[in-house]
Amino acid sequence: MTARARRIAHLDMDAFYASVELLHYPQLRGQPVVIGGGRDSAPEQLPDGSWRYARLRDYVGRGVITTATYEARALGVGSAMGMMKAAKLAPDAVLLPVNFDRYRHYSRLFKAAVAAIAPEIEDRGIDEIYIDLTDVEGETEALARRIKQAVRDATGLSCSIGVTPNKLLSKICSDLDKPDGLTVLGYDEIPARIWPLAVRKINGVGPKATDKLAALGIATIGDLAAADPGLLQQHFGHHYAGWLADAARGVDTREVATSSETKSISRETTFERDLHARQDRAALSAILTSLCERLAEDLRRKGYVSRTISIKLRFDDFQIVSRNVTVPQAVDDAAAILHAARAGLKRVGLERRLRLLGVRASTLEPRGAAPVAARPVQGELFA
DNA sequence: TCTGGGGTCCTAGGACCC
DNA sequence: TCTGGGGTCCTAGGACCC
Repeated sequence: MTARARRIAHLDMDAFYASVELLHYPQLRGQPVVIGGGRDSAPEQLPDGSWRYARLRDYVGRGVITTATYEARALGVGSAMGMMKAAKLAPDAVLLPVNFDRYRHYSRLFKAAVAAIAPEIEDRGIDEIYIDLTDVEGETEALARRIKQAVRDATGLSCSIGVTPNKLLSKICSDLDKPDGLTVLGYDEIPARIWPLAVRKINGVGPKATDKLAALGIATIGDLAAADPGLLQQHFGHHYAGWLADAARGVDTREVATSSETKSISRETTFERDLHARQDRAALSAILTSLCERLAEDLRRKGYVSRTISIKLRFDDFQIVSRNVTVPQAVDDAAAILHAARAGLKRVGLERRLRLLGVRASTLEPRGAAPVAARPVQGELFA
């Protein structure tokens, strides 16, 4: 029996967080809206029943935009942009706080709707999935349209889909016709449809690689496909150079992974202002304790114990430092996590001001039947 | 008044063991 | 007064993704 040609879809929800919010505030449709910031930007219902929304111009803090409606994007603001900066470009844009519980609800709805048609699904976060359509009956474009309609019926939301022989190409294609897009593409169309695109469109080519490639005169995926393999190896190493060359030619044999194990769980927070280990000791201690408590809750809720506790610091100059502490007995309680976190902190010089503190648990094991012994809290750092 | 929070994967070096 | 490889575990940093 010969293997069937693969049909892999990538489905990406359109401006997901913002679109979910518009379901709840339909009167905002057509306006520039951005999602980000804390609870203080929550809309306020007035006595007459109408809503008063926060505006981007009123925002003060260090938050970034998580998602923006297409109307807001037209003003030049978008994901990952600092909100203070965005406020200069779009001061009148409505600002709504992030509401993850709401997004998780709609995420479950759209994934269930897809699964009813095509069960081989790889989760890629809250708003996107890969789907293996190879063994699903039906002509490809009709099938993709059915899936889009099922998502719309289940959620009221639109999505964009790319269908190609592999994940790499499908991920590129789902972005070509956004929003509410559908792009079906075969290998023979790579030169015409893929090669003109910027190398940055390849999932796995980020800002650093893009800059390095640009310095070599490689701007498009076609440039990359035509590049001398020796030159790529010289600048990117054997492994990544080989991957780049394959990617440019649309070669990707990865399977759609329908399950995966959690590798790490973490909590981190950026302070409202930079803090100093000495002057702001009490505040830092309270933050560290809170992070460890929340991490312990996460571990227990998900049923894991951890043998490696890491701390992460971001200094005022944005330099990141981390320290790992491997414990002899896997832990999942706040006191033991805090103990390990302090041991890690003692190995870092704390002269400079800090802007972020984080705690991570890795080397995870499923929690067994036996409860894990709690350790007494001790040590004086941040105590 | 730049630049969040939660993840994965890769590299490279050292310790330690056989 | 020289010096093997292979394997595992661990640490720290960095690129990248959603």
